[in-house]
Amino acid sequence: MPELPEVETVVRELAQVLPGRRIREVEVIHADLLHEPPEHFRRALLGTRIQGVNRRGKNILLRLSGPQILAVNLGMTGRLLFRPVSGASLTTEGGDTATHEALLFTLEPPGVLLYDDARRFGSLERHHPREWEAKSKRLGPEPLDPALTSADFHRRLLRSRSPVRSWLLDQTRIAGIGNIYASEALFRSGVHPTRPARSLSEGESAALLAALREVLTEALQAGGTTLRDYRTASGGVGGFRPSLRVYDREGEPCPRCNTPVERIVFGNRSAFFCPRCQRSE
DNA sequence: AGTGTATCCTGCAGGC
DNA sequence: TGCCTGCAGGATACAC
Repeated sequence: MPELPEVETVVRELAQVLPGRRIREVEVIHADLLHEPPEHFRRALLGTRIQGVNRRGKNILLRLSGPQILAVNLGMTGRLLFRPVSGASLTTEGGDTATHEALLFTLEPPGVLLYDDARRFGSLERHHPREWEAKSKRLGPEPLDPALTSADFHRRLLRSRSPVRSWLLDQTRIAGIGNIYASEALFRSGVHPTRPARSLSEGESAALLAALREVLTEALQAGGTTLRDYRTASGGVGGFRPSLRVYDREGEPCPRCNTPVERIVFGNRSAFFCPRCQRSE
């Protein structure tokens, strides 16, 4: 589910409410989301203070006293929900938002941070800051970082002969892009998803970077795309779905030329594109 | 270096 | 209604 705009939306909400709160209790309901024994995880977090909330790629980063970093990856169906109250009202308030509770953090001043994840593909990992730094260096650049120039972007594309859609999904090449925005940016820039990354001209790669920035920014303004599971930290839905031009629109007319949108599968994922606007040669 | 495939897990839509 | 198949915003590990 959650790609850069969705994760950024959650981070911005959490950054308003979490800093300054202390973790008073940790309840691990589904230990398979952790990479350490649940009791170890719990003890390491008890009493720590949340100092800041950031994002790197699709990871939500809680900066904690200690210091340590809690890196939360939402996988496909994860939700990180905050309620300024504690206890029972969490499940009643907000209706269906908390349906698959996996971890519960009780905070002080009073509040509850809930990690909910139907498929449990997500993860919560504790790191020492410098350990996280090392991990972060293995991720590609942030697409919205102005320091990433189109010349840099093109140079990176030239290093790979894999299909450009697969390249976009590879977090070590560029961070934060997922299946929705890969299809959308390729459509907007007129690039066919199976084109080898290194086959893109300078002009095409500049257009692709511009399209990525455009679609990510627009989606962020809408609070992300809710297909099914994604919720903001306060339980809201993202409003970008109606603005998707090709993703999940197989058979519908291309908004530019009316040719039916096609779906192909490679790399185990669907890619949606217009066969006329995005030529493969 | 690449691709294709499988895996983790649950829920839902669609076909019959 | 029920059963079955396919599919889903991600990440990773494996064999070729």
